Amino acid sequence: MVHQSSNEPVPGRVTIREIARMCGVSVQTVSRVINRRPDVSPGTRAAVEAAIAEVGFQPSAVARSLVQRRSRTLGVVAAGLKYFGVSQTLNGITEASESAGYALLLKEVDETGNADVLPVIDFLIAHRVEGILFAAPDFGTNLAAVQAALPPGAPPIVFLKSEPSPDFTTILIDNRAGARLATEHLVGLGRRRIAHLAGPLGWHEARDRRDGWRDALRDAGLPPGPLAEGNWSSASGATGFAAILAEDPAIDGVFAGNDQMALGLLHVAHERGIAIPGDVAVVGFDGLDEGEYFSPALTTVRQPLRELGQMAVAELLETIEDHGGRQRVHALTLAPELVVRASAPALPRPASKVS
Amino acid sequence: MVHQSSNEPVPGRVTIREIARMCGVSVQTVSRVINRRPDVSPGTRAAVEAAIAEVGFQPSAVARSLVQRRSRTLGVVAAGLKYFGVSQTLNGITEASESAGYALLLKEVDETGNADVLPVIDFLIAHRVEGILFAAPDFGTNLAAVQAALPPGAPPIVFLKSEPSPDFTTILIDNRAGARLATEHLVGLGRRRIAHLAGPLGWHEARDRRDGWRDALRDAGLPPGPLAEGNWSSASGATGFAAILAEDPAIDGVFAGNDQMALGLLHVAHERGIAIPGDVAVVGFDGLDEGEYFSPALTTVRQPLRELGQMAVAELLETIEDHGGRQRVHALTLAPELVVRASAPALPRPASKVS
DNA sequence: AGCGTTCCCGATAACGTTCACGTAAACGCT
DNA sequence: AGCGTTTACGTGAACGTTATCGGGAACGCT
Repeated sequence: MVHQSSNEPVPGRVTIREIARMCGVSVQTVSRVINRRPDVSPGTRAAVEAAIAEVGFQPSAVARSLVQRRSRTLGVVAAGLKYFGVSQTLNGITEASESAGYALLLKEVDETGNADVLPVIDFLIAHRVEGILFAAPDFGTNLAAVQAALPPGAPPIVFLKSEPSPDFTTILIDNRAGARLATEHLVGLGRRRIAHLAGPLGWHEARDRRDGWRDALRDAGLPPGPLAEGNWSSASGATGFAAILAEDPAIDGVFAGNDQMALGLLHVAHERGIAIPGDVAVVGFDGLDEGEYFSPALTTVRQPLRELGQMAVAELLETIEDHGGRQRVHALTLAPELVVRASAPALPRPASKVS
Repeated sequence: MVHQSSNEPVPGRVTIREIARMCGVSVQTVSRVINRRPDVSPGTRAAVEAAIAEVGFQPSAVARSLVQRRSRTLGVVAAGLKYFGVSQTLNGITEASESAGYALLLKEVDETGNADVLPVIDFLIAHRVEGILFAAPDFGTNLAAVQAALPPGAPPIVFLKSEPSPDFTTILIDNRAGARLATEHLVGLGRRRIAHLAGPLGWHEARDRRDGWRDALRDAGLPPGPLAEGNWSSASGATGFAAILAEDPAIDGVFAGNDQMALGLLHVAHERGIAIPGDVAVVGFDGLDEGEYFSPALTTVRQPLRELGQMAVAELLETIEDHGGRQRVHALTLAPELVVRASAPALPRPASKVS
């Protein structure tokens, strides 16, 4: 019926050969024009360009990839796009790869990290990506398994926000240092019973933040306060804080593993009439813009997430373009930064009422 | 020198021909095994599979795309990945395309929408994507320009969150209805001077929400309250609310264009001792999980953003697979839903103190 | 005039698959 | 025995580019 497409409803796409025929030149000449090569006379160049514009011809990147054995494409495997951190990082990745003229093939994997990611890697290899950005969080031994089982002939790969590895390039934010920053700030405020509202401890990042908190307390000669494990959500922050209070009602400081959990904490504090920072000073982690408008405004540790994505791309491109795609090992670390706001202000022991 | 790669530093990748040679069969047979076609004897199939596994061969999706003239790839053009809405939608998109076996080519464009998106479309066409998901927000006439200038031979395209068009498929959330829901809820609470904290009115979504607010007030026989225009950020919500108060200090309800601006509003209210919802009832828009932990918990309008992404993919795939990629026009609309919480509770005129 | 360059341009062979054929053997049936 | 059908495989020819090589024309120089 309608399928009787004898003439040209979908004209089989216009090809370089068609353009060549239109202009009475060889395909090679058209190819030269497309690739802005110098050895074409101004006249024919103009003619070819006109023909291209007229029919709206776009050279097939697929064919080009095949013959050049270069896809100019990077693979991204991400998990938890809905999280602030991941989407921010992806933002940096798109930006950097865009300006380098690389395309991005995006794969999202199960956020729980249980699904096997090897098929995903295989998929990217099948698509002949020239590098892989592994931005799925690092839970348990999963990532080590990936690294061990990486198929032969895999392109260079950089692991974002995962533990440094002797065999692979990693790039991360120094969560431990960030946690220290946060905790030491609380200590500097004169707080002595400092609890931690941790992220899911299956996550590498959550463990590092906890360790930074513990180390800072140890170095200050303080015992670790109560610890509650959440799942990054505000809801878990609320219940976690309740648990902390149950364990030690006299705490005077909390370091929260991320800003969203800190929000849950603030909510509970508000409900129970606990003054922040009067009774309890609070520091979060992430650096959400919204934190400034929590009540009270949240002191937090800002992560350079966009830069993380950009640097990961830069690292990958350098490997690809300057080192022939030969895997090399770097361990890059970015430093987070403390942002002081009302929930743990600069002055030690402020009055209970916020001015 | 080093280029004298006579043996195999980068072995030029193993190809289907190599597998065929290993097994003493033709390439065609290998191809048949790869594609799980029936007409291969169990014996040779096993042999070929063994060879494939041994060398870790992955058939080139690039070559396959070329010969089949099918890339099994969808293009996504997104803007403002850092926004909750966009990343949530992208989440739905990845999920749906993943399970349909399609790859995703991601392009992010300038969030301000000023950059020309046509080169981006061309890029996707060059990569022979089979469909395009246009998830960049719709500011001003930009989108109409895109639609008008769409190159010939463009694949089917669906516009997410943009105005319905007579020529293109669009899928959106009924912002007007959502805004009505919010405003009518405030009216039902007995509020009479209801202001609106709008998003940037260059955005289609912001305009629709404003219009819904205005219509609901008109239908209720109420005059529109003051309106302030923000930029979706909490900061702009704070300054916008201040402006609204300056214009009419006696307002008793605010409909905010998104939850983040509502947060800024709550912050200002808290600073100035304005009781929420006692003095002013507040409804937001988006349905952030965090809204439940604002102080007070935020009544809001939840958008089915993930579903939006999923449906967009479904629509596109149906066009591709059942209609030969022939562009067809649908205008799909998803309904948002009111989530009642403390900032504008179910009971009319609650006491000023939250229980 | 002879010769080396430079400037344009074309022919042919890849790149790694799949598709449309063809075919030989084995099988079933009358 | 003859003939159609099925099963299992192989043979070219695509797909749409770019790389490599080569060659003729025009130019400059001695």
